[in-house]
Amino acid sequence: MREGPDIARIAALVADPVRSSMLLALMDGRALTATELASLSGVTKQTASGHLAKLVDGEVLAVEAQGRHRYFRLAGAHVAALIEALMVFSSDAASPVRTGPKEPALRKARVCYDHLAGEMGVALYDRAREAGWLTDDLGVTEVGWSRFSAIGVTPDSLPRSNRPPCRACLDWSQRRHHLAGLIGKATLDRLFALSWARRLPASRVVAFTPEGERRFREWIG
Amino acid sequence: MREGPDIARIAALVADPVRSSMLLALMDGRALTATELASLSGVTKQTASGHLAKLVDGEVLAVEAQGRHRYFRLAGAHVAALIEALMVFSSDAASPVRTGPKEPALRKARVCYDHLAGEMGVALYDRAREAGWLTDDLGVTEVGWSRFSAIGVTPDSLPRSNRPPCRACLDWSQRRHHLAGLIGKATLDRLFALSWARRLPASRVVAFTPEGERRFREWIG
DNA sequence: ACGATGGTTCGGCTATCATCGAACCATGAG
DNA sequence: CTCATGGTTCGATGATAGCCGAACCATCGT
Repeated sequence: MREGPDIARIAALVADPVRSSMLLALMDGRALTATELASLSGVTKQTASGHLAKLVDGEVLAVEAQGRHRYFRLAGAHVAALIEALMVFSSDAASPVRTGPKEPALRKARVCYDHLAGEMGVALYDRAREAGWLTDDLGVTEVGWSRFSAIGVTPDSLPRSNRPPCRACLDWSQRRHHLAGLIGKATLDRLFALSWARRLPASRVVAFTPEGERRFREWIG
Repeated sequence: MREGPDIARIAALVADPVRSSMLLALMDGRALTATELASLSGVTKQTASGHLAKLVDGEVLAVEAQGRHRYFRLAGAHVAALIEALMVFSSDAASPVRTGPKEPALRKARVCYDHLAGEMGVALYDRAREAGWLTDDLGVTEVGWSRFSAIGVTPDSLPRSNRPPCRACLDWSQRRHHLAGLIGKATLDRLFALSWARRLPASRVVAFTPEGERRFREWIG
């Protein structure tokens, strides 16, 4: 009869036990893959795929493709707020989810295509965002160029390409963004050139030297 | 698989279009009857009854019986918070609902069993709560007794009875509580005795005299 | 006591939707 | 190129739940 905001539509998306368990698993802001969410919720991947499609369609989840993986995360803080409002009704708290790769070395630093990933990569990206090296739409600021120049990454040194100079890439182990794009590649190249780190053979592990790690952390501040 | 808080259960209660429309109608804190909610949501009373039972069972709504009526209201502020969190997803705002009796005189003041209802009754109750005449569990404070004594309602004047001295009664037109119980009755009796108001014949209307209304408002502060 | 009204219960119909098997598409590794 | 893996689409099945007609119970007013 009366028409108000269509709160039933969103509520219905949360009302399914499988979907709600997915949302709870994503409450810490990480991004998980479809199969992870499937096994986590105890359904087959087809079923999970259907649920995830609904959630993305309803703009409750955001999705980011990464090679043959698709990482799903909450669409925003308002989604988390909604889940919290629902959790008020049941007093017991949620239990966290274990995740991530096994090898600590991979967790710490590795190559993602051609740029730095893992804890170190995420630290770089976080720092760059928070210290104003980058704008919200991932442009490089004055401050940013001066910082990147400090390790030899200058505008002139970047190859001419239609590839975006700076891109955020979703991190596999940290489930957060790290720095990708031309600058991401150039930065990783410089880490090798400066001998702050080297790539272990037959592996994606990026091994920092003690001195290299100290310098790196010093550089990002 | 994993067990967290059962947010799906509450979400499912909101997920139905009929139930969500009921909840939206109750967002202003008023209490509505089952039939009102039924016609408001465009379903028959049987259907509405089923929905309301579910909502009450899930502790999303609270119900208060009043003769042959049952007044439903949100179970608490946390329910309103939940609805708000859901409304964030759709930008357009809710539209209010019209309600209430037709006769303005009845709206203003009338007898509810043996005590005062309507705008004047609600005003008394609100004022008594906010000025500390009553405790949270509806006991009468020192201040309260001194105020009630001012119009001749004293502890000694109340009849010995197992009926609670002070009770909150849900108001029909205002959809808020007014003052009931022994004190409610005694107060109304004094209004008539003091000639601040009189009861219209063959009606529930309580007609205040201009002087009486002035004195009444002065009394409650 | 009786009718009118508010509200609930019951039973059957129907529609929606979650689920999974199977087949299919896309990407990455060797 | 070929295989393995992540993910989606399709179709059939089964369960859930909303809906209303009809009957029933309770309360109010006269």
